Order: sequence, then C-alpha cells, then structure tokens
Amino acid sequence: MVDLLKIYERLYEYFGPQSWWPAENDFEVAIGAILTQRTTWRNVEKTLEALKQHGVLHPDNILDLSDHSLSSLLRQCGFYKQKTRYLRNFCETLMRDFHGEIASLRKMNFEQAKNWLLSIKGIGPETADSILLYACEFPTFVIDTYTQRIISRLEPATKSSYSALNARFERELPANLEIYRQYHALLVELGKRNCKSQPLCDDCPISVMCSHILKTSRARKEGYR
DNA sequence: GGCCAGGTCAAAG
DNA sequence: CTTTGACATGGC
Repeated sequence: MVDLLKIYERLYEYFGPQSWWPAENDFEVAIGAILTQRTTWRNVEKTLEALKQHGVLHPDNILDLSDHSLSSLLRQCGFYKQKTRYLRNFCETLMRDFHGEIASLRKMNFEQAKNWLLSIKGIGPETADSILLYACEFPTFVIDTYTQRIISRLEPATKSSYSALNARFERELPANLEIYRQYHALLVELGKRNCKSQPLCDDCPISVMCSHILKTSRARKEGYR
C-alpha cells in the first residue's frame, strides 16, 4: 500500500498550493461542479462567464430562463441538454428547500447534506462531495477519474470504486479541510499532466517525481493546519 | 481525424 | 452489485 500522506507531500512540494475552487461564491462553485462533469474546466469558465454576462448566476434567474435560452448558454461545455435539466433540478430543489441558499447546507450534518444533494438528478457522488468540500466546508474527500487512475497504477490490485477510495483517503489522512481541498486539486493537476498510457510514468513530463513519489519526502508542515 | 475532458443516469447482465 | 451506452462541444 502506498503512503497517501507522503504522496500528498510530494505533490505539494512539486506543484505548490492550488487555488481551488475558483469562484465568487458558493452557488458558483455548485454550478461549476455540475457543468464540469466530463468537461474541461476551460469550457466551464466560458459558460460561467456567459451566465454572468446575462446576469443569471442565481437560482431564481436561472429558473426564469426558458429551456431554449438556458441550453444555448450551456452549449459550449458539452452535454448541454442534459446539463440544462441537471441545473434546473438543482435550482428548483434549492429554492424549494432552502430559498436558494446553499449556506443552509452547512447547518445540517454531513450525512443529511450529502443525501440531500444525491437526491437531485444530475448530482452523483463526486459532484456532491465537490460541493460539500469546496462550497460548504465539509471535510469529505473527492474522488475523480484521475484519482482512480493514479491509484490503480500505483496499486493495480486495489479496488478503486468511489466509496472504497473515499473511505481509504479519509482513513489515512488527517480529517482536515485544507488538506482535502489541496490534495484533490493536486491529483487533478498530476492527472492532467501525466501521460494517458500505462503505467505511471516513465515518459511523462514529471517522470522524475512519479518514480520517486514514494521516496524521499521531506516533512512539510506548512499548509496543513 | 482520433482521443479525451475535474460524471451521471437508466438499463442490463 | 458491476458494466455499458448515451449524452456533445472544444482543444490538441
């Protein structure tokens, strides 16, 4: 078994602190989490910008749009008809239950908040955890395809289902909001740069770090808190 | 032109 | 409970 904390330290040393989640407020975090499903953040940014320019970065305003107007605003980020439904589902439920205030989720316990999110069609485990971690300050570890890919290369035998990996990261790491936020962002950064082919790593741009990822880790306390 | 991107859902096996 | 196909545009 690889040492997950050690990997975190190596990634942090190599890439430095990441500024996630880029957004002006918790609602924008949540919208971005839905829009970025299987989509580059680049395209999501353009879509978020379009929504802002139309002054509809708020659940009320989004619900006022016709299906046609909303989906034309979402076109650039792909799966736009599906995401039109997902976004509507989310905004409707958010208005119905919390008057559009995501901050209300913080007053619930973690289980309740996550179940509330998962009950919305269009929000699965990763999107839910992303919202909980980056918009609501719950220390829950987000597992994405990069994380699954990286772990399965380091440990080909490990079961990499969402819940198994999420449980493992949370078991082996200190339950710390800032570490969870940084670590997930760092894994995405590694995943984006790493070569797509098997295995980790050899000819990818950061092969030196990959081959030494489990060794020589200087203790690095800053950024933990 | 081919492959992939910060997943989710519904339908099958 | 795990696997498969659909969903769609944009970048390299």
